[in-house]
Amino acid sequence: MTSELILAPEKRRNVADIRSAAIARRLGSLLMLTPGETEFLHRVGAGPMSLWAPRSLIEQPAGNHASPRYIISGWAAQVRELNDGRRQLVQLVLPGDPLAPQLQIDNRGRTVQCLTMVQTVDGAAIRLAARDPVKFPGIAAAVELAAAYDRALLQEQVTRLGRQTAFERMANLFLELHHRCLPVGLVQGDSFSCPLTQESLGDVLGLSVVHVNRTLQLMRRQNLITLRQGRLTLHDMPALRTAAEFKPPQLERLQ
Amino acid sequence: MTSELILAPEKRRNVADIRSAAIARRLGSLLMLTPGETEFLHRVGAGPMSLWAPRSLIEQPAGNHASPRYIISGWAAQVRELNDGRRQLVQLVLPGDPLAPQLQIDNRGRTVQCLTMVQTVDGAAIRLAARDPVKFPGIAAAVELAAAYDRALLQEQVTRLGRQTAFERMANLFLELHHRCLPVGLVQGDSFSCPLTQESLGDVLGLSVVHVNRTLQLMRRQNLITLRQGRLTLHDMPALRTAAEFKPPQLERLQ
DNA sequence: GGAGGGCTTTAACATATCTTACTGACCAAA
DNA sequence: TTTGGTCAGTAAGATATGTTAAAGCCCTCC
Repeated sequence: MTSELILAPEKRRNVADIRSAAIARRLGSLLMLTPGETEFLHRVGAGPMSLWAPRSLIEQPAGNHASPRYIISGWAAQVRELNDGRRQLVQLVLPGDPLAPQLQIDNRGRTVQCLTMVQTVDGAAIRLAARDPVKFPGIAAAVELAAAYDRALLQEQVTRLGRQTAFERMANLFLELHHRCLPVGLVQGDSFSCPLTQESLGDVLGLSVVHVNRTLQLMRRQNLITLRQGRLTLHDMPALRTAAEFKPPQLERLQ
Repeated sequence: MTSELILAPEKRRNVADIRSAAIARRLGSLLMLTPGETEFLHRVGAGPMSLWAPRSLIEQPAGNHASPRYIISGWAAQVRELNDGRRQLVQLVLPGDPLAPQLQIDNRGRTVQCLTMVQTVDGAAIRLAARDPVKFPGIAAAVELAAAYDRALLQEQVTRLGRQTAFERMANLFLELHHRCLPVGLVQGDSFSCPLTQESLGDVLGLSVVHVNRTLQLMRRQNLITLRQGRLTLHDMPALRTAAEFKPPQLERLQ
């Protein structure tokens, strides 16, 4: 993560572009937005941002009328902890995603934790724009679609944990991550930055660290993936897809 | 289920009341509704209904502007099937719940299946009412709250499957079901109708039938529950709570 | 009143995954 | 250079849960 801070100037420019564009790209991938809307979301993404250290907990504004923060760089996760220390990363939050969609629910015991350094911007402007159908005809629908999409991913997570083997779970997750990073512009070729430690991978997949490691080795031996220094490369997507039965949620043809 | 059809007349009347009230009670438990709103929801619940046989798949109207059906009696489940026949009941749908909250997503491979005989009513009127803040100030917020609540339950399901043992999962699920049946008026004392076969229980909890049976026997031997003829009684909620770490999602204090 | 079909129960055995423990690589701070 | 921390890798033994198979129960249907 910090390595990004010491990139050459022209590269740094690109990175900054990707960041401020994250929200626009994410929402724009769900629904055709007007140029004005895209421009607006770019400005939101380039607005004042908060910086969060790795492992820090992100506090959420709560209540009915609060607006969510959006991640524009870094990875975070919704975490649920059990009394004896068992941890479940309920879902991963990636650039372009709102941090916690359901602010109306009291999230005691369900925190959002940064997995890397994280930059967020405030989503109040988006919330307002969603209420102005004249100037922004697509924003409200896009935000709603994003929530529905997210919920579908959560349902995939349930199936993974309930009925798939370690190998299948992992393949499935990797495909989901690829699928989610793609529209936000975070994928280069067949590889993308995946800053999960084996321990957090285990906490996502409901597995022990040891078994995560075993399963990774297995995937490596079959030349399916490379995972090194926080970078994940998928060498054989067809094989992964066969193993994982990953079906990305599809948007309904809208009338 | 069919036994309800042969109740004495005065009983039948009560059952019908509970049914038509399901939506009103569910939404009213989340937010104080005006008498007019409650009355309106009662009428929706007493409107023309569809009847679905046990095991049948409920087709969903799809697309952006479709409105969801609401269950007013019986249990159903969102089902995800894997190619080799493994099944996961992603979440249970109970009276008062909309059948599938995210209609914008193409649900191929994610069907809604009836676990019992099911009665549904069309939710179009509710959708319309949510757009009329003058006449129905609370409906929109209540529907939104219900969706957020539902999502929180889905997150609980993830934790269950990812990090809890069979015993804990089952205890947790039973408490959730109790908690959900309560506001809809389906709980009598500490018992309620729970028409899950051991096989569907397994499909909810990510366990094999055999292990479901083992775990049930264990709970029975510890005098925690009775489950007979589709009726579940929780004899020792404190013990169950300790085992399960069930934390019902709490609504934020609203401003 | 027997036959068949769903559901529950139990037993015996198989195995995926967990636990504990140790080693080594890498990196930042002292 | 040492120290300490985090993370990846590996081994050995333990166990929760899955699989297969069979039997019994309770309905409903004929």
